[in-house]
Amino acid sequence: MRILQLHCDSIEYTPTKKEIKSAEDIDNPQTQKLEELVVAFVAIEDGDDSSVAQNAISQIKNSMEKIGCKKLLLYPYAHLSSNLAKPSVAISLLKEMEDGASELEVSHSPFGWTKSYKLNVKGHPLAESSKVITKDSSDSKDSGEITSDALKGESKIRSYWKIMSPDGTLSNIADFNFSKHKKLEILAKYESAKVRRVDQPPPHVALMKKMAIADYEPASDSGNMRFFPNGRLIKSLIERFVNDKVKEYGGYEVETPIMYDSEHPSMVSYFNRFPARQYNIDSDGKKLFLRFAACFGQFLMANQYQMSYKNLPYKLYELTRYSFRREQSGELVGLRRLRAFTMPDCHAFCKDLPQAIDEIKIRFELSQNVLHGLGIVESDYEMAIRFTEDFYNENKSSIEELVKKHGRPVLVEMWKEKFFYFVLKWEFNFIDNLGKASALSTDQIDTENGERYGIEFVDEDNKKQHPIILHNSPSGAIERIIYALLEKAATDSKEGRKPQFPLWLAPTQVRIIPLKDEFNDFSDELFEKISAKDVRVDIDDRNESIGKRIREAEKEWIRYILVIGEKEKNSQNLSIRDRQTGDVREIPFDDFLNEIKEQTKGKPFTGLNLPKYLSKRPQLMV
RNA sequence: GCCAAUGUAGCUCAGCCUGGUUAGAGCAACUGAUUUGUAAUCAGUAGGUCGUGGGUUCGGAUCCCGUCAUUGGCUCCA
Repeated sequence: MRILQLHCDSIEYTPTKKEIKSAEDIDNPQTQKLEELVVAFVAIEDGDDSSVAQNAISQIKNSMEKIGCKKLLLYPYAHLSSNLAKPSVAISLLKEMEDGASELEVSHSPFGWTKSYKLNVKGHPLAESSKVITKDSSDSKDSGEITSDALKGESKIRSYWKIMSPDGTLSNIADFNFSKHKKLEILAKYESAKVRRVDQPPPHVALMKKMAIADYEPASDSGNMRFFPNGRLIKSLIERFVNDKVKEYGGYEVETPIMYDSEHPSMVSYFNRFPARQYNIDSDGKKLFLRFAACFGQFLMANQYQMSYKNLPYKLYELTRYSFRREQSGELVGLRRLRAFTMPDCHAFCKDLPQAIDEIKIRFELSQNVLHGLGIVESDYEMAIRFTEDFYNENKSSIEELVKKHGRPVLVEMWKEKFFYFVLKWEFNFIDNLGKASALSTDQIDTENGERYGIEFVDEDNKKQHPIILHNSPSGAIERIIYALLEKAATDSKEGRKPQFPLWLAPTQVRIIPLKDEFNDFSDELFEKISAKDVRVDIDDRNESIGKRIREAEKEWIRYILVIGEKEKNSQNLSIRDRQTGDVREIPFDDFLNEIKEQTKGKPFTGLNLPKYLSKRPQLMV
């Protein structure tokens, strides 16, 4: 017996004429309409008997319980098999199945009739499944869901999941000892077996609001965030840090349009290759789309260069504000997954594969350094690397070298054949404390787009060639970095440590609290002295108790608090309440400044992005 | 996109199941008192078309349907 089972919003069918002599008699062949049901197209095959029918109906009932549906239509459908049972047998087994589901609202469409039908299948993953049930197979084969056309291409990718240790040995996931690599285990299961174990909102969503960083913007589309002054300050510092690092590496910063003509020849072939999820805009007959990465702009730009092999590798860089992807609504979460995001994207045009491989090693270290500088440490992320089997066989030692640089075992996905435009891709995945994995840094070796975009250079033999292109995002989306930092803070807090930002990202680094109004002038002087040294300092001049003002500074994660009273006014030293210890220290001004400078060394600075006086500051309640 | 849960004052939440005076509390805001020594000073005032549209009802925050958003799961993540 073969069954195609569909969870439907509705079905409408009309018996048109008897197809065989032994067709069922029906009173009036009217159009029937049923709603919110499971339709099971059934082909009863030669050799099927009562046990097959019982088995089939119990499997159908099972899966209907899973999807919570109570209405079933059995729809005789000969075209599922070329080895059909005799109609008399078929009709009796069909009725037996119907009887076997009496606790459901069950019916069958007339047997032996030609019918026209219209049906609306729901789109969820369990909506479609096919079953083959035979007499000998006590437990039948359930071939699982039938994938939609859009996914068929993806499911064709045949890949093998492995773990590669720093010494280059490959092991099967099932054989690998994860006891010292818990996060890698999470990533491996997450990616290869799609295991998820979360049942609560990610903590960063509450934090991004409470810390007045970012929030949803109901007047925009989902996944398009607003950033408050604190959030903008943090984001812009991270952006500047990444920009500086990429420039140090040798990327040249450019700016390209955020929208493109989807009918432009180079886009057409790209779109054919990927069923894209993009924002579309119709403008005066032009079909524009919002970029989902900086690739297009940079490739079209590179196309204009007259390049020689002597110029390569040549690196273009852009920090997109924004890249847009119309992710499915159910996939959006806080700052982890957005529809509009800021992405550093650095392409290196290389003359050949050896050069590309040399370059990818340099960018690998760049990415490690960038994450480290942002406060994402090694134990926060796990590496995955994916490549085609051919690439592995020809470049084994280079792959092993990357894994060695990482220094810990990595998750490997090996593709039997090339499906994407790249032959190798690695990424660092942040694992949050709910066990969710999201990619931060990544790099790819792209062997296709040089040709697609007509990018050329002249080689040693005066021949035109297309470069190999590397696509690196040293940090991943900036919003995602903020997500990672907030999730880390939430973990700290859960485990009894004080949550905090790296000092260079703190919206306020030092807070001055004058004990009474009479110390306001002295506090102002101190404010000037400190902010002249490029430190973000503010003054809580509100008429509140000292306890309350300290409590609120604590809640804003402010590292240093200076309470100013008679004692401080008359002393050369400062009394500093250090949030990390909760203790008050008395130290000279210069020592205090040095302590701050030491922690913010090599990081960009920008001034306070809020009113200097707390009394002038509106409360942001989100 | 599919399935489910949630949506009440600026914020956090109670009330909803079992429909019935004027929808409550804490925090924040505002006014006044208080001038404070390291995580919440006291008193008072104001603030809500109960996400939104429709339906049932004499009567809807409360029951039903649609819709939007958020969160979780599935899927996806070039």
